[in-house]
This record gives sequence, C-alpha cells and structure tokens, in this order.
Amino acid sequence: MTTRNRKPTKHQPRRMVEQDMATQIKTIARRQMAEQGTAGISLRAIARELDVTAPAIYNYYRRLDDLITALIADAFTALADAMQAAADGVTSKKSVDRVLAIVHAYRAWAIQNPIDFQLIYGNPIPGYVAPFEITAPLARRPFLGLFQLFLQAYERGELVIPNEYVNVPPHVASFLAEWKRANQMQMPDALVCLLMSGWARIHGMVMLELTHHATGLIGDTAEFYTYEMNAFAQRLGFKIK
Amino acid sequence: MTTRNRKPTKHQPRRMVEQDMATQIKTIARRQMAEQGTAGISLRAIARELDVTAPAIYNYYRRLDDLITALIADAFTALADAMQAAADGVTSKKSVDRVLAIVHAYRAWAIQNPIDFQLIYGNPIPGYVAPFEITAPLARRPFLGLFQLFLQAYERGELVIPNEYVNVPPHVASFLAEWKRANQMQMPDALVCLLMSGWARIHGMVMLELTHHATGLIGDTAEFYTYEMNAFAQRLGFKIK
DNA sequence: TGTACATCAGTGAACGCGCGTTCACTGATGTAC
DNA sequence: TGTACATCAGTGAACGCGCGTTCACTGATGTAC
Repeated sequence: MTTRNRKPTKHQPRRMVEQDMATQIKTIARRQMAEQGTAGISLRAIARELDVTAPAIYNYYRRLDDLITALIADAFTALADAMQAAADGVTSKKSVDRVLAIVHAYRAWAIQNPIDFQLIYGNPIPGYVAPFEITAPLARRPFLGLFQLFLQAYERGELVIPNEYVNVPPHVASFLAEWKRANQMQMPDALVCLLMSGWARIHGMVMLELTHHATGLIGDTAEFYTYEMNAFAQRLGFKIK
Repeated sequence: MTTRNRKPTKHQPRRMVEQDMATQIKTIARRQMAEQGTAGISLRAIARELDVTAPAIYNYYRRLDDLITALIADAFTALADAMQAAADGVTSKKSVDRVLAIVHAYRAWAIQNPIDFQLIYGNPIPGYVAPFEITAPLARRPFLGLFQLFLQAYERGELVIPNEYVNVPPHVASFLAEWKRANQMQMPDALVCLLMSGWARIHGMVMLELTHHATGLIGDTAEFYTYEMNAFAQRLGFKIK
C-alpha cells in the first residue's frame, strides 16, 4: 500500500461513480422513453429524476445525440446477445433447434424490450442523426448467427431450398454476386434470400404484435408465432420434433 | 335568384373555404411530419406556414389530437382505397392476379407515403391517445379485400392450404371458432392463419425496407418483393403466369 | 337599393410550461511530498 | 501526519427557443327586410 502502488488505481473510485452515473442515465432514459415514446427523451427530465441539474449530464454525454447513440448501440448489442445466447443454450445437435431458438429469442426480446426495439427498428427520433459508422456494424450483428446457421444447415443437407425460391431474380443475383466476391464467400443466392425472407417474416409478426394489429385477428400471438415459425422451418426441409 | 332561392346556399362559400383550410392544414401537417417525424407535428408550425396565428387552427380542429386522428383516418382510408383500386384494376379472372395486385399496392403505398405509413403502423405519438372506436374499424379496412379474395380463391380451388399450415394450434383455433360464431362465417382456420402470415410477410419486408435494413442484404428491394410475393402465392397453390 | 344586424375566421396578448446548451463557479475529494 | 495543490462532478443562472391552449376582440362578409 505504498504511494507507488496506489498510482495505478488513481481516480478509480471516481471512475466507478462515473460508470454508475452513465448507466443510471441510460436506465432512466430507457424508462422515460417507455412512458413518453422514443421521441420524448429529454436530458432535463432525466436530470430531474436523478436529482441533479441538467448540465450535470454533460459530464457523461457531450450531447443528447450521444446518449441516444449509446442507447441504440446497447439495444443492438442486447438483441444480438440474446439471440446468440439462445442459440448457444441449445444442446441438440440439429440446426433447426438452434434456428427456432434464435427466432423465438428475437420475438421474446422485442416483447420484453419494446422501447429498445422501437429505437432500433421504429420511427427515427426527430432531429437525431445516427452516426452510421457506429450503428451500421451493430445493426448487422443480430443476424450473423442465423446466417451462419443457415449456411451450416445447408451444407449438412438439413436445409433444402424450396422450389418457389430457386429462381432468384437478376438484380438481386448480381447484387449478391458482387457481395460474395467482396467478402470472399460462397453460397447459393437463394440461401441469402431465405434469410431475408425469414427475417421479414419474424419482423412483420413482431411489429404487428407490438402495434396491436395481430391479436384481433388470431388471438394468441405467442402460439401463432410458434406455428408460423414451425411452418417456415418445415418448408425449409427441417425436420421438426 | 330571389332571396328565398339563395337560402339553401347560405354560407356555402364560407364552408368551402373552411374545407379548403381543413385540407390545407392536413396537407401541411403531413409535410411537416415528413420532415420532423410523426412526433414533430405542431399546431404553431402549421399556423406559421399557413401565415395565420396558431389559435386560427382551432376553428378547424378542436385539439391537436383531433388533427392527428383525422390524419390517421385519412391514412387508413387512403391505403385501403389504394389496395382496393389495385384489385379492381385487374381484368384477369384469376384470383392470384388480384392477390398480387393488392400486396404490391400495399408496398407501393407505403413507399410513396412513408409518413402516413409510420403514422398508422409505426411508433405511437407521445401523448396522443387514439379514439379506438374511430380508428379500429378503419384499421381493419385495408385487409378486408384480401380476406375476401382468399375466401373466394379457396372456394374455387385456386388456393390450397400448404401442409405446413394445416395443424392450427389450439388457442388460435378456439379464438377463431369464437370469432366465426360471432360473425356467422365459415372457413378453415388455416385460411385466416395464412392471411395473418401473408400480412406479416409483406409488412415485415416493407418495414425493413423503410428503415433501411433490407437494401444492404439483397440490393433491389422492389425486385425482391416481387420474388418473395410470387414465392408465397406459389406456395398457396396459385398458378403464376 | 339601403340599412341594421348576425356570423364567424382570424387576431394578438397572455398563461404556464419545457427544452438543449453555455458558462463561470464551488466545494468535496483525492494526490503529492 | 500535515499541508498545499489539483481534479472534476455538480451548481445555478442565463440564453433563446418552441409549445398547446384560452380569451376577449375585430372587422370583413353575408343576410334580412
């Protein structure tokens, strides 16, 4: 416990307070967005709830936009982590079990975190401009796992491309050709199309459920989602149960 | 042109000005939402642009919320009309042509009117509470046409329920049983499920396109949409071209 | 045709509110010797 | 251990702004006879 030994821990206690504070700010921001909508986020309201004056927030985020960016980054990361954890938690060797775990994790996360979901997939916040160099790579994360799963399942012969998807149209095909060249990857175009299609299907169901357009039509949205996902997986040639 | 004859036209010119004004207010509101987001709607900003003071707006809408409700009603109606018009414009006798016309009209309207689409299917506006007795029936309109088409095509044998959709799960089935009893309708449960599934598919694609999550994956979203819709129709047993 | 009256869209001031951001500052805490 | 100093989270006042809504009013227009 000499002076020298203390040096590396210089400011440590303060920094922990700072992290605490930065986290608290985000937590309160999230709660307030849940009440006021994503566009209702306000530094002053956050400060009020933290029992602190508004300028104090500037010690942790240089502008309101930086706070929003941090919230978006957290949301993409949390969604991706939830999906990955769901896949990793599957002990079965069959790809289909991992695929279904991932798509169910997507819905579950959206239902449990509707505001974060709106933040990343809903209306943009007026006046906020996303720094794409930061958000774009994060936006890709959630679906990388599913993409790899599709590839693996296809190679193993567990996934078969349905005949209605075989004829990939020309512009999409040439876009994918370019993309594959740039990323030095090989796979059937239709496989990427199936990923896009699958994403749209889960996204559409979740969106309609979150905006209360689904319940009136089919009643039990959770059960319907399972049914719909099973139908999708079955059509891809996966053997269910 | 006696005094008596003029009586029925009493105030007519004024009323026309009023209608003009109410329409102008909505038009400007829509344009401003396009620039500021749906949450950025503001009576004062609209008044400013109309070269009028803010209280003048109150002669046409009693509250800001009433204006928003009017915009939402217009949006649902316009979407439903666009879809119906697309179906009516098809001369072919085959149901599939009408189905494809409707689903393409959905996307086309959303792309051409992204703000109105956000207004009805995106994040709610902070503080605004929709009067459900007004909006709920309007929200159903867009898909009534497609529903009837599905029914008709099924009865004609043009639409066949794919085997992955045959086993409708229990809660959904009992919900639909109740719904059919209340509305005195008869149809296979799976047909309603296919409508829900189809809606989610087009909605998901359109949503991901509008939020710029689709282009990076498949390039040409319009072409992909056609491909995806054809795949869906084909899977329903419809003969394409 | 002329005159008194009614209508009512729009005004301008005011209400009380909230917002993001800047600035010079304070005062508790930790550091160095 | 004691003292002088540095750090820096948080303050409080101010800036200039915009908001929805109310109110008593004005003044152009149309109506009635």
